[in-house]
Amino acid sequence: MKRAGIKDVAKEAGVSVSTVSYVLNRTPTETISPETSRRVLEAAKRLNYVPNLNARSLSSRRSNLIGVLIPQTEPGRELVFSNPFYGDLLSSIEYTARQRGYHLLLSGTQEDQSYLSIARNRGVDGIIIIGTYPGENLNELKQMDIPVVLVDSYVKDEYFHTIGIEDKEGAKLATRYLIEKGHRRIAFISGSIRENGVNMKRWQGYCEAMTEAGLPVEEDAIYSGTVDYEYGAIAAHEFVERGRRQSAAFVTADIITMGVIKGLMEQGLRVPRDLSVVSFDDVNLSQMAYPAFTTVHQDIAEKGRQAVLLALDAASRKERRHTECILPLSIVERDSVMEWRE
Amino acid sequence: MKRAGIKDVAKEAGVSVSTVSYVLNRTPTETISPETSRRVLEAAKRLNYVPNLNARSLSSRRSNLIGVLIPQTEPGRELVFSNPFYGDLLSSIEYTARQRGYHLLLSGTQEDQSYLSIARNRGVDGIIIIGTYPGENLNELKQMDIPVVLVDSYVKDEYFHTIGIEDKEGAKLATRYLIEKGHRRIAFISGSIRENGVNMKRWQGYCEAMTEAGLPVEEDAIYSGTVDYEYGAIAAHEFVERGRRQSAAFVTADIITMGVIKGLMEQGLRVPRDLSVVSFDDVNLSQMAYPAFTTVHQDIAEKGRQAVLLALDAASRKERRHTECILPLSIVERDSVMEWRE
DNA sequence: TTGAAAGCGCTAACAG
DNA sequence: CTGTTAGCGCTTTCAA
Repeated sequence: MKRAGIKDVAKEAGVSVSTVSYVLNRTPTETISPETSRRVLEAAKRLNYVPNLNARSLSSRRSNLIGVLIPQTEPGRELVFSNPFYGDLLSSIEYTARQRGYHLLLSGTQEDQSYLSIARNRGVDGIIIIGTYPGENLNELKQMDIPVVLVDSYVKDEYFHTIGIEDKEGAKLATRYLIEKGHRRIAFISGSIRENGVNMKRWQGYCEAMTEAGLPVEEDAIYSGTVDYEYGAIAAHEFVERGRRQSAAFVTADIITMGVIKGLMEQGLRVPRDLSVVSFDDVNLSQMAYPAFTTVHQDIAEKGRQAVLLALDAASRKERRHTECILPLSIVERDSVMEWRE
Repeated sequence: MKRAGIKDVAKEAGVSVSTVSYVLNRTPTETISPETSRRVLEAAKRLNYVPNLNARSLSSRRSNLIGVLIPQTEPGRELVFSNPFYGDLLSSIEYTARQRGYHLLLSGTQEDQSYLSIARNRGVDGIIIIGTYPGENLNELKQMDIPVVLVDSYVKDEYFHTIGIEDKEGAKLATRYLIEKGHRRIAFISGSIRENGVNMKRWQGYCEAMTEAGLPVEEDAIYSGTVDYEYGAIAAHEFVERGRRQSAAFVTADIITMGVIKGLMEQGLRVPRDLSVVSFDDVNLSQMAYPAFTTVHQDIAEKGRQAVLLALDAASRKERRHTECILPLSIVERDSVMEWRE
């Protein structure tokens, strides 16, 4: 059965295509007589009409599509959403977009891939990019005239809207918390520390908190690998090999913490008995784990929600203007930290 | 800067638009002279040309888009991807699609929502639907002529392609495993048991395994709620209230198991000491948890991969034909089960 | 080997 | 209040 188009509806209702288009789109200047409107609606229903959004966006330049790009910052890892942080975030983005009548165009991207094509290609109304670094790919995007929201990115550019958290402050919060609990030797475990990256900020926060407290930042207390479970386990083993010189650790991502705890257990060690840890993110998972993480809480759902709202808002506004949104952070105390006394 | 279109390229290269289209699409009947071809390519690059995929699909009827629908079977839960199973699955779908040059159009759907519109709307080349039940929504899809792949669904209809697992067998595997370990009273903990649903099959498998072993299926050993962490914890509390009459449990989803373990702990009980549990799915998480789950392993990544391949394969084939793909299951032994002796 | 031209299904001036 | 019509950017016959 050939699907009905707008002109079939027009014929069926005995009106012109534009009339159909008008009633279907509830054009602001609602100048259609109720009677006609009713006839059109009925005809549409009778023919089981569903508009072709491709055609619509071709002529109207609006697609009701939001592109979501998730760069694979960890090379070789194809399973991006297995990181629960992305899952939580995506859930929220999807939900918010859907409530607003938008669909999501989802794509992972290799780091060297052009963001431009995917975006321009599909005529998305806005783009949300998660955790990217400065670079050529981003600059390409400026050629276009669609809003780009950077989530968790330290790209400084008026062109992009950003939404993020105070990573450095969060790290200080975490580190100070440990210090207050009496810990003096505190490990720092994170993914790769890259210029202008989130981990770099957290690293700085850690350093500052240590320094403020008059504590040394020691080379052998630093563990830097990839943001995944596997690395956490590796770090835990390394921790033992290095002689267990710290009583606590600030781990910069919950998913890594999962691995750390596991790696420790494999060696008969326990959190927090043998190592206190404060984590970061507060993904849903971190309350489910055992022990439940004491972690720096960020409102991931809100982050996703704001990202969508920012994009849509910018899309509907004519003048472009830079918006920056920083979400609050707090420590949530659970079971992965013990007081320390020499 | 106005983005270059195909006709800009044509002008720049001094050829016609159709010629440009030919060389850009490497039309099978490659009848373009190398010289012309080169000129076009150069012009395209010079103008930084990126094709408008919307326009392309409007005229060619191919969008290189795959729709992924994830029904919210648990009412009220908006955060679908927070269930790590979906995260793992989606990762694999996204990766496979991307390798093949496809993008994903992602949408959760309320159960009462029409699948039809989203699909038809966007002109997707194929649709993957996760875990749906029979119903009107699905039947609507038949009006279209695009391939639909049902993942983990017991909808029996030649029209749809399906990919799934032997849920009943998996449940038997799990239950028998527990029986072999000496358990006689085995709880069954799952999401809602609906007609033709996955949980129904697992329930049947559980019953059969019990019966085969001459064990009674007892009313008070059954826990049925929702597929989420929270329910797991609830079930654990209920388990205690009911008097801890079982020594083991077959839990039908890893995410629920997370909750069960937690709920038990809250009451000072431990897995497997106080309750052995065999879980189901083997999401990435289940090895990370403590204790690591003994669980029925399914190859989630492969499931996602096959779903995409099935869809693409069907899309490229002219005659429609039904394909059904069942992935193998196995038990992976980890730390959540103890032998039981009276 | 290439070009002209007719759409794909819809929107949005502009007329009437 | 409603209809005509010119595209949106691209593919694809059909001719040349």
